[in-house]
Amino acid sequence: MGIDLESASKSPSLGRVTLEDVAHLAKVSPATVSRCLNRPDSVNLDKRARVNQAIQTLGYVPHGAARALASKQSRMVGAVFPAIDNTLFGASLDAFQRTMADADYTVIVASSDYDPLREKQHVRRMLQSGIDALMLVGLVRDEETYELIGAHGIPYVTVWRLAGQQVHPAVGFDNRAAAQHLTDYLFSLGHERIGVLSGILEYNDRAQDRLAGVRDSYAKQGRTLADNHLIERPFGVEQGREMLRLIMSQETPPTAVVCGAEPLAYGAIFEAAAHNISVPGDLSVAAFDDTWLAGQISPKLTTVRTPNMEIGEEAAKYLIATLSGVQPPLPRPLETDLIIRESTGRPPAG
Amino acid sequence: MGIDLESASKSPSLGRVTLEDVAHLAKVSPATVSRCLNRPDSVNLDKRARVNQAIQTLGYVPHGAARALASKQSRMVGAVFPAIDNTLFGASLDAFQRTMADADYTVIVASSDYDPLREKQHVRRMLQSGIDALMLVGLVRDEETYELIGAHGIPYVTVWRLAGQQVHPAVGFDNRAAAQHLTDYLFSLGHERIGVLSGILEYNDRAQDRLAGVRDSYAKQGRTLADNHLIERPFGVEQGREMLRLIMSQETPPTAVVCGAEPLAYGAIFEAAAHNISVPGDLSVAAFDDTWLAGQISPKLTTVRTPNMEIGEEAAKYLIATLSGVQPPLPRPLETDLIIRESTGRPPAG
DNA sequence: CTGTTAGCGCATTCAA
DNA sequence: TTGAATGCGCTAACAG
Repeated sequence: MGIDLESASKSPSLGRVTLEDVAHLAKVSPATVSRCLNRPDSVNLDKRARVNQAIQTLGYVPHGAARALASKQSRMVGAVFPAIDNTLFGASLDAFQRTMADADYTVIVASSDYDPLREKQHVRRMLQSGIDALMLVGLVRDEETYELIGAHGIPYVTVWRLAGQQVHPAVGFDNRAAAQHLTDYLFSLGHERIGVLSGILEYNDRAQDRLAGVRDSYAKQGRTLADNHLIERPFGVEQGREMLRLIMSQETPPTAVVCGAEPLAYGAIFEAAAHNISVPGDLSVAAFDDTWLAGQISPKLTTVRTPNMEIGEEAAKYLIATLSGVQPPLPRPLETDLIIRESTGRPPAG
Repeated sequence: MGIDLESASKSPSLGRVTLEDVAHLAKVSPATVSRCLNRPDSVNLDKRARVNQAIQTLGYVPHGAARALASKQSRMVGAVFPAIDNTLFGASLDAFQRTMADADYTVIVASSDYDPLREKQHVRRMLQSGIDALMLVGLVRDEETYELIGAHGIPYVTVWRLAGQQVHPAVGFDNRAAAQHLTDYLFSLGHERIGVLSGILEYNDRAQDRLAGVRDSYAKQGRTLADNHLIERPFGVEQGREMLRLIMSQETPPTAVVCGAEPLAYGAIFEAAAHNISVPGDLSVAAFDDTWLAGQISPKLTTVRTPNMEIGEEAAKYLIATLSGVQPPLPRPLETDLIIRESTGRPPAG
């Protein structure tokens, strides 16, 4: 082309600064500049210096898309959560993003609203954007979503539960065991009727697992969970209040409730207070998550601490390792802790 | 090259399915396939049908990077928040992401931890990833960050406050006026000593504005905020508790406190309860945000509702409009509402 | 309305 | 170690 119409001192100033501009200024070939960017050690020291100098003065910024096209790597990863406007997934997203940023990955995020179809849409869009890897919550989803991911051949992790029989790599904890443990504790306190205030179970395998755990515990006692002691509503304080009203108006109300998530428990506690139901005097309340509020409200909430941040971080680490070629061992189950505080106690004497 | 070594029925199956594969199968030119994707109306109906059919059977997914390289548009936008693990910014991020997804944009997110340097890093990385537009919180930042954005010539919005004298487009509300209004209300109740429990002010112009608003209100009364009635700590319940202890141990403690954010107020309320300080009997507590908890705890919190979701949504709309060529009018200030509940009242008689 | 021709900016062969 | 050539997959003129 135009053999340096502009004398190699400055770029045409129309359009962005390209690698080629840098090459001109540094008086090396484009290939060398590329090497400086990707494998600096493979370049002569003073050339490298000249290139870096040129990059500096030109304010050169590599063009991600061009890079991705040529190298087949975008250094972008995706993450789809059921929701991102709450502390629970927020903590995970935050940790995920941090860990990825430290490894020089950029993260694309979206929320599915617990809807498999929306999730699929987001996955499709992300795949199209060229993500190198993907994080999803739970195992249950539209089968086509897995197919899409498979067709692109990118690594992925599922989080927030264990892999079970499945073949999908999973970073998470045993919701079922945790729920059983919590319920066992309630039985050990002397409760006989333990209700469940659950989130919507459909498409939410974590919630399903937790319910199963409660049932396991019931089974150990040779009992079964009464149908009218299980209520299901979307996560939210208001719903927690509503569910408490419903469950306490049964002919034989429970003396304890296990809540599928903390907002539900707060709702239950607030509503109980409004009805002069003493917690834990008349009713024990327990939940999952241990978010910032659990240890602050009164009564302080007995809850299962779930490793929210760890999940985000470990999931990111797993993907980073996979992307860098080392096949990491399958992630090991994360720990949960039953944190006993003030909202649970012995059942009322009657 | 190789003139259909494979008879146009199936792609080589090595490597991904490309637009060209689709073109072969549909017996049209690549350009036509491209048109089907981008401006379907400009293509003959039955050709379009053939192409869509081919896309379907081949499972073709466009290659974002290639597309971005050729069209100079990535359909990705960036958003950097000070934090993403809380309800406040989570709600904004959620709305932003939703609105963007509806317009077929993908969003890259990162959190800066209220650190301008981290923010700059994230912006740099995002720019490199090829974002078409960018959302940032507040106006105060490393000058170089603005330069970077300027050099790339992409549109951006700042959120969570007004533009002020600045030239940067802003979607937000008037923190200062809102804080003044809130403080005015407290004065109108008869308070004379109103303390401030603020977040860290450095690099946080929203917090600075709120403090300025409180000072404005003081000025209207011909008074000034006492130095020992202003405390500054990171956002958090624990910090709220600590600040309450500090401020109430002054020789002349305030009879009301304005908290820069809700977690601080919760901390203050919890700690007050622990010290048998009645709210609002002995001390009025007010704050900003009106998150889900404000109307639920007891006493219910008097707070300024801030338009968190609206901000995310409006910011997204503004960027979408700009990207689609129409120069939208500068966003108008969003409304805040003072929501008077139970945590504020007349000062104690003494 | 459709096909042909050129790149977009970079990484990566391959020779040297 | 370095440079020259080639193509990643797609869109955007340009002709027809």
